[in-house]
Amino acid sequence: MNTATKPSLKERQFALRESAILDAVDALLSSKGFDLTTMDEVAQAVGISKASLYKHFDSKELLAAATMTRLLDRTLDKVAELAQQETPLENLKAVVAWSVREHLAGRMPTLPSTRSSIHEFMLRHQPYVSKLEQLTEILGAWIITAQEAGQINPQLPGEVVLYTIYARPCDPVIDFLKMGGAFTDDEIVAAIVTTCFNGLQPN
Amino acid sequence: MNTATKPSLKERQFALRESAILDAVDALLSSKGFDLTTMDEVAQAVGISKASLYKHFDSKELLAAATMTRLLDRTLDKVAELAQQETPLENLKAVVAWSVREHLAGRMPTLPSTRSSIHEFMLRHQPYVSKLEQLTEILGAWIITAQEAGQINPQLPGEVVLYTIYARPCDPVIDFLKMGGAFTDDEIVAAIVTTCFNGLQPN
DNA sequence: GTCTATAATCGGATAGAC
DNA sequence: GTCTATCCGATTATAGAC
Repeated sequence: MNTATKPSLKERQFALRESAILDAVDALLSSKGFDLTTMDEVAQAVGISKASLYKHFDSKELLAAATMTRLLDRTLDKVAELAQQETPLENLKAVVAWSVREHLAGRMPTLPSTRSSIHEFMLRHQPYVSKLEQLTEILGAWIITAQEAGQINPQLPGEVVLYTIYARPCDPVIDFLKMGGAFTDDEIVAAIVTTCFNGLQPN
Repeated sequence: MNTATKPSLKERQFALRESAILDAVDALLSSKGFDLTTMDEVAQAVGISKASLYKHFDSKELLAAATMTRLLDRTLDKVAELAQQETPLENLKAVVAWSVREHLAGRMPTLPSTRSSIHEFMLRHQPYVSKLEQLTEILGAWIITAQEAGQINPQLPGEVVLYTIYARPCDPVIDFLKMGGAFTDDEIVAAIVTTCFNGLQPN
């Protein structure tokens, strides 16, 4: 029955197209967000018909969920790569710097802002939620260690620190600074990382 | 010809209804944002028909623009009230605290995030732009003074400081902390103000 | 599984009576 | 100026041929 053999050509082509779709959605969600992105645009960006797109993803919500879940995969990869190379504080800074850079590169689909209609859907999407919990566990441990070492203000509740870090890639300041045109991407990354972690320092 | 007399009853009723419309839009934009708010909802919230709504505002964009412009009026009022009572740094903190509180109270229509379809429209809406410039001038002066006094890091470009302050009321952290339910509004305000201004302090 | 064509719905805006 | 009823374009989603 051949159930465990390597993928056929057709399967590989299918997976490749799926990846191309998600790349396109990355860019569209990053620049326009969920509500303003249409399935027609996605299909056109990939160069397939809308009907074919729906063969891959049953709804716009599921398509966005797959994209957001893949972002968490990338983030978990990045976090694993960083782990224990430096101090927890340096790791946290590196994650924020990386995520701001991803945003600037147009690969950061909007994190679930409370105001997007996709928000509630994501909270019920198991693959996303479970990976988010994984990530939270790792970052949470780094935060606690950094607080014990006095590198992050121990008086700040862990949730405040965590959310402050999670919110950085969707900080409007990034777009404002980018739009102004007076700063390079490196300068923007530095500004966000500096103001963020200075704000979390002990007094 | 009677052009400079006091407003008639009808005119006052009209102005009153207009104000009620803007109040409703404040709440809707604050909770759902521009794209997810429908004119039907606005009309229903006010208790009038959609056609009547369009007698007051010619388009959804103009309605949002009026709401956002009124927000700037409120902000300018607040700023005038604060002016010179305290140091520039304390004034800036008070403005951020006030705006976070407005957000939590549901009176903070989303500032133009780059991803909203209303964003470009606002940049071409003269009343809004000119009031935003007024506000920027005042806050900019406070920032420079605070930097000269060494209360805000003088190495940070003024634009970074200004945008960081402007972005606070739409910081996703506010919604995250509110949603978690573990913090009072006062604690949320304090967390935002502290992490924001610690981040702007000299090293 | 991919396409073209189309159904179904939603939301911004307006016509026309009062 | 306010209402009811309606138009019309845009958008999600699907039918059906190949």
